[in-house]
Amino acid sequence: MSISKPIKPTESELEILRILWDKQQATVREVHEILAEHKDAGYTTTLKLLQIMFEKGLVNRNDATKTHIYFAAVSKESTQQQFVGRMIQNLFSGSPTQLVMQALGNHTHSKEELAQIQELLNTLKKQ
Amino acid sequence: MSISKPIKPTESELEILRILWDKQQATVREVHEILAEHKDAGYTTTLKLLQIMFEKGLVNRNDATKTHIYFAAVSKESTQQQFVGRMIQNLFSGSPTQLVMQALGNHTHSKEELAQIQELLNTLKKQ
DNA sequence: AATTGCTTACGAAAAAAATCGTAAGATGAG
DNA sequence: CTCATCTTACGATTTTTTTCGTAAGCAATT
Repeated sequence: MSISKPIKPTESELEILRILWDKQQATVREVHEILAEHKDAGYTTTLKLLQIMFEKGLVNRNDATKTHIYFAAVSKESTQQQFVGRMIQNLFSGSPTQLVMQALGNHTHSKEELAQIQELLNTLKKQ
Repeated sequence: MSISKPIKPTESELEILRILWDKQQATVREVHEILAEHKDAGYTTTLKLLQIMFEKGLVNRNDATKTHIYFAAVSKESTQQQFVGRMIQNLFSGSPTQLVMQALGNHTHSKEELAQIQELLNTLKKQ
């Protein structure tokens, strides 16, 4: 089996993936309705986008029914990893630590969240 | 004074900004030469890109001399912040903590770097 | 002064991404 | 059955981004 290099979703594709990750699955109309809350574009635009994403392998669909049902074909985790890695290269001179410092220091985290981070940090230090 | 919404550099523009941040300043040729190590595009392509970036206000230039000298007009820090913020929204459901966990857990950090993160974490916990 | 080599400016082409219009088929209500 | 509505498919247009070709100016060398 060949490991095909991951397709990089565009900005709009990412918006759609977000919806699918959240809802697990959705019809074009459902995706469109959610999209339309913040953005304004026609129904066929959303449809076309989903069709293109299908061709690229970013989503799958069940077309047994007339109204097709779409779901993400790439995981949220791997996509996060892909983008975080790219960002580390592009903006943080390849240093993951710098990104951590930035995300940690320039954004707010609750007490619980800080504890959660501490826990992970402890695990890492023991290695 | 109005706070104009920050211009989002495109992928190629980011590559150039990286070079300018690193060298402080550079001529078109210098930028192009560095770019050409990894990418292959003509000299005028780089020139045009810098000219567009100048119009957008992403870079400034000194054109007192015939050979113009360019330097970044946006800081590395603010650009990092812009992109990290966008990524948190787009991919981490608005949770900075999730991004920290991802960048911390899925990438390697040296002992010293972990200590550095611990230090920042301590500061945050005291607040 | 002419040639060579480097520079900028700038329009335009090429490529990539996003948007939309229209046709055609299915479904359900009247 | 017929009409209205909703669906997909798909070509085409528009917009954005990237790339390049060409002209013109300047300076050093011959």
